[in-house]
Amino acid sequence: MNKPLNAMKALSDRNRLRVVAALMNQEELCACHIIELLQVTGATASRHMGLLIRAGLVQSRKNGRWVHYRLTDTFPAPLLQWLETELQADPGIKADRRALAKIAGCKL
Amino acid sequence: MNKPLNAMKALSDRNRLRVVAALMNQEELCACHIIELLQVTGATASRHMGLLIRAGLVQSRKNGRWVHYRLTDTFPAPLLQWLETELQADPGIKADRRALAKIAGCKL
DNA sequence: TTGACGTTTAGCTAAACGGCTAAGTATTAT
DNA sequence: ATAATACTTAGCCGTTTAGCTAAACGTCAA
Repeated sequence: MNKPLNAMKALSDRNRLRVVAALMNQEELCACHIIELLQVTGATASRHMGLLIRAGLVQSRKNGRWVHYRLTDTFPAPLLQWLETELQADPGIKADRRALAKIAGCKL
Repeated sequence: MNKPLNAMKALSDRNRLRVVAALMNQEELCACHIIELLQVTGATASRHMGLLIRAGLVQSRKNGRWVHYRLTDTFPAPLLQWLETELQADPGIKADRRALAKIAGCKL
């Protein structure tokens, strides 16, 4: 029962849900994007992403000094589908999308 | 974003996941069944069920002194489907099913 | 090689959470 | 009416968690 439990724990935080929602629209996000989006320190963002990774929901790719995150291809499809329908119209998530569009971010 | 967030929070606890899994096979469970299954005090079981109810995942029906719980008909279907596939084969959940079969429970 | 930059790890604090006991509410049985 | 039963609420306690700062790590530029 640990796999679904860890997935649920990973998704039971507002900021982590925001990141997942962002990754549903963005394919890939650099750590600095996430820091900017959530308005938290790098350390905090790193811990959140580590949790999502350990839950198997997100994978990271290191490119030079930068780390890029994306949803894993094993992200449970029903879960993804449900989150999409629930979050697509959410005002907070829509605001995040607008914010992300404005974040120039690590060219690389 | 509160609806999915609260659902995730409600499902991010091992004992609450166990109850939901049980309700996927059982239609309805009395509070005393849940107490027996989880091996916790009535107070603890009650708080867990209250959380699931407030998240909109479970509804309760009072019959005399007894309270019966069931999944709501608005329980997000993709979520339910995913949990079913994940939990069906889980050893802990299977043990719970065997345990529940042995629990005679409030005849009523 | 040295320094700067992006990210992670370690360690702290405050808040949230899961468990308990005890007290309260509601309903049935005597 | 009184007592017993089934559950909920309130309050306490130890653990976990999300945030921070500071230090470490790894990579690129000078």
